[in-house]
Amino acid sequence: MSSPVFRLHNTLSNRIEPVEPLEPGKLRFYSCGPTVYSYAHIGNFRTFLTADLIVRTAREIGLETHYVSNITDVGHLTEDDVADSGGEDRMALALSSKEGKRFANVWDLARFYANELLRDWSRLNMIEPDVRPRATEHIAQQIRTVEALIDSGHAYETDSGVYFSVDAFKDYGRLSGNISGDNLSETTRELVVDDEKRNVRDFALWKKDPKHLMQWYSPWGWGFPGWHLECSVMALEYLGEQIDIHGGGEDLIFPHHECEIAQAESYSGKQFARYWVHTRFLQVEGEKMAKSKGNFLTVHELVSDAASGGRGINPMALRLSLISGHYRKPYNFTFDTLRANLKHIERLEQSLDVARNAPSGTSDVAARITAASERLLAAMLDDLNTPEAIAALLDGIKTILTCKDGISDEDRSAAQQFLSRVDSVLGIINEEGSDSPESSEEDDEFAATIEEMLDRRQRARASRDFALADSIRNEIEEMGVEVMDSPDGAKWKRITSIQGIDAGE
RNA sequence: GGUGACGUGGCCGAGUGGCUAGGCAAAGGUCUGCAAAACCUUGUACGGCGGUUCGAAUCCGCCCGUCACCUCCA
Repeated sequence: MSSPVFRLHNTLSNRIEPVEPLEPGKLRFYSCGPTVYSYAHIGNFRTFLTADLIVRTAREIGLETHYVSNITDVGHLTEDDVADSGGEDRMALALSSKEGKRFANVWDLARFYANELLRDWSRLNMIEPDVRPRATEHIAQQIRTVEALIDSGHAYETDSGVYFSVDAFKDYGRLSGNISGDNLSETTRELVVDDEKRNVRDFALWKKDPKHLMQWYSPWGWGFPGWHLECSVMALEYLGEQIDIHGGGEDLIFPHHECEIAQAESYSGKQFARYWVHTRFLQVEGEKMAKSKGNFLTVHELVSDAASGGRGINPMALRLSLISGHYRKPYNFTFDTLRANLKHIERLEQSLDVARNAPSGTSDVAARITAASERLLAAMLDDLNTPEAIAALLDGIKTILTCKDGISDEDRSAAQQFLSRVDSVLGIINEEGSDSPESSEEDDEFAATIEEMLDRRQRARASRDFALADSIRNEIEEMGVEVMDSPDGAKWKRITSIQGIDAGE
C-alpha cells in the first residue's frame, strides 16, 4: 500500500498538486496570523481554520508537521500612499477609538487582543501552533535581515527608510501575476510618493519615524520594520530557509506574500516556500463583510454567552459553519446555515452517546460507518474538500444513530473509530469545552425551577390531566426550554437559539 | 485598465461529458395522550444564447450578472 497523497491547490502554479515535503515525512508549514488591534472576526478565522485543517489532515496521514503561525503586534499603516507623510497606524487608530480608550498604550492594547485571539482560538478547538512568534519579539532579527539585504545589493536606504529593490529580484510578481507596474491604472491610488525610491514598486523594509508609537532603534535611526519582513524572518528562524507550505488569506497574495518571497529568496538564495495556499474571503448573508455594513462578526461576539452580550452560539457549530464551504470558493455565511450546524453538532453529540452507551444489540452497519470514515479522509486529502467531508460526516452520524436501541460490538468499534477520526480531522468534538458555560448559581436555580415544573407536569400526566400538562409545557417552552418525554422520564434542554437573531421565537 | 474566481432546486452547498452528492427548510408516515427527538419516504436543479457530441450542468465561444486582488484588510 502506498501512503495516502495529500493534494492542495498551489497559488504558485494555479494547480492542484500532491504535497511532497522537501524532507520526506516532515511538513514545514507557516500560516500568517492577524494583526491584533481588535477582536478577530470570522473571516480571519476562516483562514486560520484552513491552516488548522491542513495540519490536522497532514498529521492524520502521519506527516510530522511543524506548524508556525505568528501574531503581528506592530501597528502597520492603513495607507501606504500617505505613510511617508505620517499615515495612520492601525494600533494607534484602535487606541484612539471608543473601544480603545481603556488601554494605557498600544502595547497594552496589542497584549489584550493577542490574549483574546488565543482565547477564541481555543474555543474553536484549533490546534495550537508549535511556535507562535510575535513580531515585536523579533525586531533584532529583522534589523539583521535588512542589513544583509543592503549588503547584498537588494535594498537601499533613503531619507524615509530602507526599501527593497524590486529590480534586484527577477521573479518579483510571479506569485500574484502582477508582473509589471504598468497595469496599475488610474483606478488604483497612487503609489508611495518618495522621490528617492528607485522604482515605484519598491517596498519598505524599515520605516524611519521617531514619532511612531511603537519604535525601535536601528542602524537607520528610530523607526519600525516593514510589514512584510516579519513573516519572512520568523519563518526563516523557526522553519529554516526552505519551507513546504505557506498560507494565508487571499488578500495576502499581493503584496504581502509576493514581498515575502522577494525578501526571503534574496536573503537565502533558495526557494522560500514550495506551496502557497490561500483562503477566499467569506461573505455574510450574501454581502461583503464590512464594519460599515454592520455585518462584521467576531468570534468573540458569536460564542460569548448571552449574559455578557454575546449570541451564545456553540463554538463547535460555529467552527463547523466556517469550514462547511470550500476554502477556495467564496463562502456565504448565513445564520440559516449556522442554525443547521447547531443541529448537526447536537446529532454528533447524540452519536457519541450511542457509540458509548447504547445497549448491546445485533446491528450490522460497520461497513457503512467505515466507508464514511474513509470517504471523509479522502475528501480532506483532495484539496480540503470539506463539503464532501461533511456529507460523509452526516452519513456516519445518521448510521450510528440508527443503532441507538442496540449496537453490535463490531459496529460500536467502527463507530468509535469513525468519531475519533471526526475528532482528529475536523476538530468539531470538544467535550471539555462543550459544557463551557460555567454552571453558575443562577443556572442551578434555573434547573431547579424547571425540574419542579416538570414534576408538576408529570403528576398532571399521571392523572391524565393533559390540558394542565400541556399548559405547563408551554410555560416551560416560554422559558426557552424544550421538553422531551422518554421511557426514563422527561428530559429537558435549552432550545438552541441565536441571540439577537431568533429573538421572540 | 490588468489579473483571477464564481453563477446549481425556497436556502446553503458538492459534482465537472452518460450512472442518487449531502444538508437546512417543506410535505407525508412510524413512534407518542399530544408533542419533541429519532427513524422512513418524497423533491429532477444546474445564469442566457449559440456550438462540439449519439449524449453537456459538465467541453468550446459569446453575452449577462456577482465577487476578489492590483502597496499594507485573513
